Amino acid sequence: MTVSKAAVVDAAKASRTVRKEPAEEATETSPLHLGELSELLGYSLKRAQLKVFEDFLHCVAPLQLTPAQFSVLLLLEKNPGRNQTEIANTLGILRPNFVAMLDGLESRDLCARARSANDRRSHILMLTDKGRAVLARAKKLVASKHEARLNELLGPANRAALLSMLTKIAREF
Amino acid sequence: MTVSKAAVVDAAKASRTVRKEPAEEATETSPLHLGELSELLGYSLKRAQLKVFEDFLHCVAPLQLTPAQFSVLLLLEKNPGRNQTEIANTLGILRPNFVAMLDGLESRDLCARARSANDRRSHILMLTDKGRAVLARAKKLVASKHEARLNELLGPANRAALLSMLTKIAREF
DNA sequence: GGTATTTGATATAGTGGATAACAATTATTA
DNA sequence: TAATAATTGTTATCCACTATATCAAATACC
Repeated sequence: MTVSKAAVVDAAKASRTVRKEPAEEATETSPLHLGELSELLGYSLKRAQLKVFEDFLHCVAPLQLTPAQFSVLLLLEKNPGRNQTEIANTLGILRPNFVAMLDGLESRDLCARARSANDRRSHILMLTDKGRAVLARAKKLVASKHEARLNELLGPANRAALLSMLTKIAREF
Repeated sequence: MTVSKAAVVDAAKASRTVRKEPAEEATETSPLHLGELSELLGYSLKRAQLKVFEDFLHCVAPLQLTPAQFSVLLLLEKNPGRNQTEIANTLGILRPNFVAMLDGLESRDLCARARSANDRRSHILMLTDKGRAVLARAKKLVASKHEARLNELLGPANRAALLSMLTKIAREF
């Protein structure tokens, strides 16, 4: 009955797990007016992004992969033999921060560093067999649970239009 | 206020300020294949959000307002007399983290805390005159520089459709 | 051969987000 | 009414992510 506006997270959880804890009342005050906030593209963009990432984490939880880690694995699969700088750059990750990230993936035996024959400074990156297997499972989870849910909410045409505009902003803005 | 110099940032600057620094060469290797990354909605969502926030920062830089601060001022304007918990909750900010944020705004005399008469625990929040003035100027900058640029890139109809879908995801996903 | 650049790495700092706990105050209820 | 629970603002603290400077090793450039 009481619409809990307390936490966005709770609303999300409730949407897939109906729970009826009476303690979740949260003093019923009149809802606030967003005003021009609802016309601010950046605001909706941020809120939507948090929701999507949260759902991604949830869907791929059994594999313990973050969106960033998933993007690295995807990139390694399609671009074998690249070094850390190249992978990090195309993902917008700074090289210093990419080191710890790779350490994590490598310690889980999902990818491996190998010294390049041409340039002994750089590390060639590649997926391990386990990395390929985990990535394959992750793809299935993302497609069947995560993206499918977005498709259901927006419809295929709208989803495509949304993706197109977001890509345009990301590239040309 | 730190105008970062990451790769993404440089690309953005280049899009509005054509510069020809020969040092910006960056070893010309063949571009990497994004693969299914370009079909991942969350990925484009995140990259687009970073771009939009970056441009917001740039457009409203003379007023030294972050997107989060701007959203607080907007909310205070449309909802005078609310307390910290209410404002923080509707913005998805946790109360502990909202304290320092308010400290910053209050120290700049953009808003003020006042003890409530009914409930002496809570602080009633309101814009100061300076806060109203700064907000008015910020709105003009955002509309004329930031949102106008998005409109120019997408077109009014597409922009409206994008906002609609993002809002839907933020609320219903 | 000497200088500059690149690569991976380390250290470090800043920021945003999250939880636990606390005093003061208010609400509940026994 | 007295005792207990809940709420508010706050502090402290932790974690994740981001950003910069710097380094040694290796390579590229004159």
